[in-house]
Amino acid sequence: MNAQTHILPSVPPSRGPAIAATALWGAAGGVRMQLLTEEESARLAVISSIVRFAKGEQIYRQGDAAASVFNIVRGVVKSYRTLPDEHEHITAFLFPGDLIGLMEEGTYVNSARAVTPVTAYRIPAAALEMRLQKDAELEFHVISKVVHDLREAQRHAFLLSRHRAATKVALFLQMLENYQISRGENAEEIYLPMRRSDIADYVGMSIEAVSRSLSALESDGILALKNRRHIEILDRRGLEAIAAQREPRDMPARHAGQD
Amino acid sequence: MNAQTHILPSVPPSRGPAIAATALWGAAGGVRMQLLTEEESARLAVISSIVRFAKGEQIYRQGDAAASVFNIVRGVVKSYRTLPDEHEHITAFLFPGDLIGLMEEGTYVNSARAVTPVTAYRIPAAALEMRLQKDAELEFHVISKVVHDLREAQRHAFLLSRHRAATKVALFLQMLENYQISRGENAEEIYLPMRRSDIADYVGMSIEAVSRSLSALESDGILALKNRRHIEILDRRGLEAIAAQREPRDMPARHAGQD
DNA sequence: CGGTAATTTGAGCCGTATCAACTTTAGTGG
DNA sequence: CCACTAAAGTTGATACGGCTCAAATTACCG
Repeated sequence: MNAQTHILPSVPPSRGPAIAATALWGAAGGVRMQLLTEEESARLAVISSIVRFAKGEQIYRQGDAAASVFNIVRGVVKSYRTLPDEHEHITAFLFPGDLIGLMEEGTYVNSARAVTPVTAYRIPAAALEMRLQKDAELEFHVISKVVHDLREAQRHAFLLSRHRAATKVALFLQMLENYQISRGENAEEIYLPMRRSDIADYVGMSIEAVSRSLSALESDGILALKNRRHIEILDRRGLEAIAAQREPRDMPARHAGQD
Repeated sequence: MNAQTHILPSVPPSRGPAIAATALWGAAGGVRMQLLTEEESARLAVISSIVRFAKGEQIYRQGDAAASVFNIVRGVVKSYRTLPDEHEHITAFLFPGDLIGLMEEGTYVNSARAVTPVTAYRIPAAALEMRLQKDAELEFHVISKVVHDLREAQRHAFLLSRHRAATKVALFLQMLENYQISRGENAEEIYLPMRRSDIADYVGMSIEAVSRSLSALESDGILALKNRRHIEILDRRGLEAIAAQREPRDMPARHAGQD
């Protein structure tokens, strides 16, 4: 079924931008595929430039004139909105193969900041639009990517609609794990490139609640906090159960029933 | 018999599918523009068919083979996911000019159901893909629409990340009002085509909390519940203030006193 | 190897989910 | 047109989870 499970490196040997997403059609088991052909990548490379951002560096701000779209090559980016009371809501974490620079009426909708050191292609929006107008196939690949991001945003909303803290954290961990798997990386342990406060701003909880949830999951033997950035899942079944539960009262916990 | 015996309201004069979204470039003050040209609409009409759904009727289910995309002409649709414990999470409410039928690997990601009687174009996915491959401009319009939906999904997640019940309801009402305004409809009062339970499943609260929030907003003189489906905003400034507030404690306004 | 930020842990309070009773609306048939 | 019934919505009482404030602990950077 999935012939590409082995060998295929997470970063394709292309010379230019690379966009990854799950397909619209055809079952691929949820694997993120490389959407661009060598040729498309090369053509985009012509209008792109490589840019680097230090950890914590601002990439753009909400409301800025949206001059460029970025294609992440290496590192992790957070897309977020700042509220009047300076609180932060994180829209998404973005990884290699992702596009950032969502715009509306010529300005960026969100802000973006490097969570780790980041390498990316900067693609001028105007040049990209011109290319798209000429290349229906490339355009279709971009549609596939945006649709992919739409599904992700819906999953995020779904996560946020959950009420139990542990459930949200469990869903978040599963999300990160799926990222790693879909990119063919080691899935022995989950890597958390972001700070606890970033997790909190993504799952819509306080930092303390995130910390407590992780601690609780650890003392329940469901996962091991190897260090602040690395987590190992010990009881995947248990994690799934917590990710699936809806309300506090539902907690029967023991699915080893006999009737 | 058929309710369309009288004049059609805000439906554009086109003979085929119509897709509305805010633009990627150029400031239009947040107005949803008709994206398709007459010609594009006509070409899509060739591969489409009109379908109708009764109020409450299922349009498709998550996991079904995704054969078609739908373009709403009239009525309101809810897109939702059902959880194992049969609880419902609503992904989006969709209106005329919207597309539904989000798919991944050949199957629908969500379920869809008519909230009111619905008229829509059914566009076979395969035919649509073929058309897109041949028509870069049409494709660009579709990208614009999907990007629009992505922003909406992010706003939904933002709404869900809020903690105060009244804040979520206020944001929801603003969202509905913006829909009406962007579609050029009467904005004197907000029309709620959906049930309280649908609102609850969209904002991630209990039905009771939705009801209480609305009652509270009314007794604060911020809005008037004309009937179950129609709300008038009396104090827009006050509604904005509630939509913007973050945490319980931030709430001054409590006339100090005895009671 | 300090100094500081990040994270964890603790205590108390508040808001919302839950359970439950009640009121209103809509739908149906006489 | 009205009576009847079920569904939708509102209102009340209570419990508990997570937020806030506060302090202790750990990791990180120069």
